Amino acid sequence: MASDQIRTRFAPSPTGFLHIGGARTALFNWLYTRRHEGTFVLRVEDTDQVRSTEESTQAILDAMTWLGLNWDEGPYFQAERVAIHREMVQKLIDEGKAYYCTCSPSELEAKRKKALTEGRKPKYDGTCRNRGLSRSPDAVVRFLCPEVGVTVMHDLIKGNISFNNEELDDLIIERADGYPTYNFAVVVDDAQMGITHVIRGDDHVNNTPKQIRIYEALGYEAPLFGHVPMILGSDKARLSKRHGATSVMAYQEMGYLPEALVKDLVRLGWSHGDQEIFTLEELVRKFSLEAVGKSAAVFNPEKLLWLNQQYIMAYPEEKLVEAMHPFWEKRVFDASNRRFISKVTADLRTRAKTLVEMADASAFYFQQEVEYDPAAAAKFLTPEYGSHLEAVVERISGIGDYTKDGLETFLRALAEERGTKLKWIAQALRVALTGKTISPGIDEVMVTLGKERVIERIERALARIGAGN
RNA sequence: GUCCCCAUCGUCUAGUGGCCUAGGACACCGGCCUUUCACGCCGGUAACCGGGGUUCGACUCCCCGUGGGGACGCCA
Repeated sequence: MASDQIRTRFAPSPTGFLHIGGARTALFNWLYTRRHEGTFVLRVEDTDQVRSTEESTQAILDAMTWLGLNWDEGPYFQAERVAIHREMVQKLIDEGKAYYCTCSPSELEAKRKKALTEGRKPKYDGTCRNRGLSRSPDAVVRFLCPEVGVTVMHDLIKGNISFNNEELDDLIIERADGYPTYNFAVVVDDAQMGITHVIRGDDHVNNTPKQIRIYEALGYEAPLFGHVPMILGSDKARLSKRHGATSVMAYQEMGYLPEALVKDLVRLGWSHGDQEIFTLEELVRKFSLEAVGKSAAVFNPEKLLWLNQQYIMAYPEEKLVEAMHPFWEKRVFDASNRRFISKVTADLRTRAKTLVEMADASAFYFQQEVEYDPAAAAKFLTPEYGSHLEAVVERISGIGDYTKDGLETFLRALAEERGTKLKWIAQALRVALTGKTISPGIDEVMVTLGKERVIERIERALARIGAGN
């Protein structure tokens, strides 16, 4: 098959936000498609008229966009294609490959429960299979599945998997409301959209043989399948809200960079030797389904956090500042001075694991009057340290070289002159300028704040010491 | 219960019969650097689920067991 003919799709159902697991599936599809220069189709599977919402559709599209997973076609909406689905259902009925069924949901449910308690597989018992029923208001359509033989799936990730056809059952392909069910619509749409590779979650493995039978009944050639293993939570149970944030956009709100999430997700199940850090281009070049593991992976938020920190450190300044704006705005910090915030981010980028942390840590740069941490003030805003601070204000206006290096030289000389260690002067200054004992390098802080504000803040600290508290 | 899948450090993983005294990364623990905190650097603890085979030789192949996950909807 020529690689330029590869067509893949991501087919979320709009019944919630884009989940970490869904995002990884989308990512694998995207990487595989870009790697082979194919076409990536986005199709929204909204045939569940009750649960599908437009907000969810938008949320999923937003998350895809944020992650950088652009699609080449779509989004197509499955519900808009019901006429086609019905036509195909009719075709199967006409050919005797599907039939109407009037078993009620409640009696089916009762039979299911009974089978389960009796230790049998809860499959449809075929009550209506040979009744020759015709269309009626609450009749559904069932697909006539062969009961003998074996259906094998050639999975690009898991290898060959075979199923005894007796395990399959006469699944419903059209509901009473006239809408197709998943297993049917997905086959019709994938076939008609020319999808060549279906890359989806592991949880679809058992649906595949049924779908293969439907492809066959409809006279379509089945695509190639690749089932990617699930993502589990720390207790090895399927990842859910219990394990923390699972929505992609929640990570944006928590101050994660899309690149970090993407790189974390890709390594969950896929690897390339010992390599840990990849550029997007490398990922596209090196990605392959053969290198995707077969076993489920536990999502590790700490590794994502580390990756996020790595990306914050390496991010181009322009992009970092842009990503930071919403977080500053939320805190009502005036981030309009480009030169200033550029220095702020430079000071903080090695000290923040998330943009939220960075925004919080940057507070003192923006505040008119710093808030003193009580313990820090108690220890360093004392007459003894105050004398160091006085010495600093006295000389500071005379410093010609007001730069990081110049200030460091100045402070070291001052410490020596006053017979103390630099760290004591630095800590006192730190509290006076930032309110805390933890901050970026004191010389960096002084440069970023600027001479005027440094003097103001030292004087305010001095006043506080003078007032005796 | 039935069917399907999976199984290397706590976690993500490398490993495709000898290169394994099992490698990397996160986390953790030491140390260095140092004006605090980070960053960075150096070092350490830590794993082949169990039992049978096959083979001169199994982490690697086969079988059984155990454990985990998934599926069994007029959800997708």
